Amino acid sequence: MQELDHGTRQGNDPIEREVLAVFVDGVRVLGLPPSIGEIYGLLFISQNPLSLDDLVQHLKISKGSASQGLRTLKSLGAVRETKGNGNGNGGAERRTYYEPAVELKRLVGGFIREQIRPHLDSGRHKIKRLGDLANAETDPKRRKFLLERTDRLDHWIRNGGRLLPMIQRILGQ
Amino acid sequence: MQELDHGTRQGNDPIEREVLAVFVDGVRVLGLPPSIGEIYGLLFISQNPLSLDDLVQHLKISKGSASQGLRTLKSLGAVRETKGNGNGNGGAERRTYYEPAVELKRLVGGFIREQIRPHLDSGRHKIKRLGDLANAETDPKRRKFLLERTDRLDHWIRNGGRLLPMIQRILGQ
DNA sequence: GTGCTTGTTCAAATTTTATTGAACAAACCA
DNA sequence: TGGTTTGTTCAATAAAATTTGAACAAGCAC
Repeated sequence: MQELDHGTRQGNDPIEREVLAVFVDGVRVLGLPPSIGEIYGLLFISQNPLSLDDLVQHLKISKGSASQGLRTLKSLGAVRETKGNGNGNGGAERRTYYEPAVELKRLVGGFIREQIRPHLDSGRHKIKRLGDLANAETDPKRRKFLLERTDRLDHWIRNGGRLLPMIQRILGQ
Repeated sequence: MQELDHGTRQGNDPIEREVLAVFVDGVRVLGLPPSIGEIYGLLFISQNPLSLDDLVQHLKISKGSASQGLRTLKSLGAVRETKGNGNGNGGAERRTYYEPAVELKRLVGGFIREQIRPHLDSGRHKIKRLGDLANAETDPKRRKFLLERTDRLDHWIRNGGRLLPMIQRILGQ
């Protein structure tokens, strides 16, 4: 026991530190937790797929955190699973290994699908209900104003909806 | 004293409730705190500009919260100030009133300028440093791999940079 | 000057979100 | 069957972000 490799932990490789910082910052902008940035970042600079346990040991995060982080990344299409001998040693393995999806198109597509679309959709519904409420307003001046504003919201959502496919197309090159 | 208007508080107008919900959700997607969504939402359905104190009383948030929220909204170009008689009663006023900017173009522009660009810029710097580190790697295989990945990050950032003006152009109509 | 109004700042309190860690499930093998 | 490995779930804890509230500043009138 006691063979803690104090020489190869997380923060000791400057490249790794830098990459993790990039991705922790990156996912923060997207509203995702730091652990997800760390996981993706470590996969991103690993030449071989890593197992859940590799992530736990190397990043010193809990198994729970790694598991949940990987789930999110999978749902975003940002990591792929490779069952079996992912460590390249040729032996039969039943453990799951993970590698990053590095195509921007795919990453953006997943993010839009999982994080943007649902909000646009629920927004559409809320705005529809809002239109009904505005129509029920009795004071004509007030009603006119509210309908104008509701209409504007509706345009926003429509524009957003039109924009997303364009973004995907542009990044899809 | 004691003239608390229990009949006209925040949650009692269904339209107001709905609009606030829309904006609280909306700003959450953008990574902004709920109070900001509430403030903008209330301004959005108000036919006259509101003072800081109007916001405090109506939303039942603290003066501090309202002040900070307005500062953020101003920095995003999402609210305009109108000094003086903004309440429409014609009297000379020295209080500041606020009204929402409702042009999508302006809102998106402000958000990009304040929240996206800075991250892209700092990302660019980090990635540049990363390229230097990768170049210093001694193992040729490893160096090749790291340079590939760094290059990919660089492309991501470039694509992002190209995308933003397009988004603004599309929403600018 | 004092007193009143409007608004800002920031440390403390609160609320929300992320992470942990232990219990659990599932798959495999002997 | 029992034992081992791999991974998930979720309540409790830790950490981070937001909100509060009181002190403070600045402007104005008297």
